[in-house]
Amino acid sequence: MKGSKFDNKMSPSGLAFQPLYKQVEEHVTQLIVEQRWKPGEMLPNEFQLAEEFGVSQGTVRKALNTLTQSKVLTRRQGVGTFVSEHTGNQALYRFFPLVEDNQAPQLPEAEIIAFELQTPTKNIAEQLNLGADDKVIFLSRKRLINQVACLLEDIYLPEKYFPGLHEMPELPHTLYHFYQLNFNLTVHKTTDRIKATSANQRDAENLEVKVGDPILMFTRLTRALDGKLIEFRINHCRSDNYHYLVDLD
Amino acid sequence: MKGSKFDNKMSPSGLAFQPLYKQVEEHVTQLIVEQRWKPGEMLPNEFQLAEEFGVSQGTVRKALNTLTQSKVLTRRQGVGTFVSEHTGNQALYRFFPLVEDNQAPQLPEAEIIAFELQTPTKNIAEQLNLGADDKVIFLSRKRLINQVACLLEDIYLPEKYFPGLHEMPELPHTLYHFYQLNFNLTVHKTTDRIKATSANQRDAENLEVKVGDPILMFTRLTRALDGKLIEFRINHCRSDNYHYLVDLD
DNA sequence: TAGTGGTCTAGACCACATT
DNA sequence: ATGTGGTCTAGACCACTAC
Repeated sequence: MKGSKFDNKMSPSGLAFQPLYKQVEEHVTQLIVEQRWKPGEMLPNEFQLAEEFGVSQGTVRKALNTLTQSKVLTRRQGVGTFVSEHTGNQALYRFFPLVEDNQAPQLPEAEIIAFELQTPTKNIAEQLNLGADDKVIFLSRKRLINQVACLLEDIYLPEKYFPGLHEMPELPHTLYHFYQLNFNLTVHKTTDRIKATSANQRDAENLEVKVGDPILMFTRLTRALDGKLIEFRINHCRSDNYHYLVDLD
Repeated sequence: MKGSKFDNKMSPSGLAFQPLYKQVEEHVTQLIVEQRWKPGEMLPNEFQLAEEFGVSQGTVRKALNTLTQSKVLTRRQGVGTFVSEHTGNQALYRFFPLVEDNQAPQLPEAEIIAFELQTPTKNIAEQLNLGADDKVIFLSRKRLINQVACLLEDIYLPEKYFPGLHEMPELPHTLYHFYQLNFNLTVHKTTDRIKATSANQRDAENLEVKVGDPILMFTRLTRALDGKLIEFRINHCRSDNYHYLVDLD
């Protein structure tokens, strides 16, 4: 059995050459997007995948390790290789940057304020790269750490990627895990843009600060595993006792 | 010649076992800290290093690739492996997160406002983990993008790590490269904590905003290659036309 | 042409978790 | 005892750069 799924040679057209391990990496990602393996499930071992793809075990290994670094997979010695699930504290902290001053990071509770289907404003449609007829689901939440409100989230989701979401009666706190379980959308990358602004009446009511107090505002664009833009958020945060934490290396 | 610099066995005491590639990685880092190779210089090739360390070429390769990912080394096919230098636009953008709205990222100019040796406040000394007798060099700068002030930096440097700095007549814009060249301190990691606040008189004068306007404030703790805390900054930024950009993945 | 890093393979052995 | 990923090695060949 010598059949290889992949090409190891420069294609005759001018297409970019990709090394085998890169092709394996993209193929495995594609198989996850197509749900051959679902979040939490175990993949076949390195030798089985190597045979299926027609490459050596070492090449599969390199691809799987790269995907582990980018948090698409989780590997456990003596156990197996698994599709990462957006559950467990580690995965949840990953995209929640707000921390109470002089405290360890902590996950907030969520309280829903609004939840409805909308026609997007021009700005929202542009940010999410929507067509003229696309609708968005608008979800507004208040987040609390130790029962104190710290964050007001306005979330815009393209309805086409979340069919039926606006008719669901209950939503869990951990939205990113919910996207993954119910809509096969795994959050992969986010871009936050942070500014300072003054609290308006709505901010003041929800965050228990005074109108005019300086607060943090940040927008977030979220991309799924396959690169689709799946979420736009506008966040307002108290910043008297909380800060946005960034580690660069 | 079979002598290995490293141990491949669990040490009899309870010390943590480290795989060979990890030992090589730490040893190479240590050699850079000790200036066996300076920033910009080329290392011996993989086989020469393998012989020197008494391991195989593949093991050296794994260590060098990891150090390349963490930006300590730069590898160029057909050329060699080099100690990274904090120069070149890429390296400079790496730690400057402020971007003008709707513009491509751009590097700011710097204008020095203050520069003197100080006894640190209790807060500064705690942040930098200083002893009772340690002094700090205080440097205040105004940063401008397209000739417009956007950022006011108050920088605190432990004098013990920057001997003679406070007597130098000229400082370049690119401080991190300057630390590396003159004090053998390579910036490796930073932690920023971002808040919103209101402009005071000093902020207003330097950033050309009104007293009371909401502005971004962020502190930065900086660590060198060997893990030493080498810098604490308190930054104030205009945020009307600028934002702090964070990409998570 | 020579020297470098990049890719790919094959195989031995170790460490860890589960049964 | 079995099966998994983790480490380490050795060697062949390719791609890029410089001289």
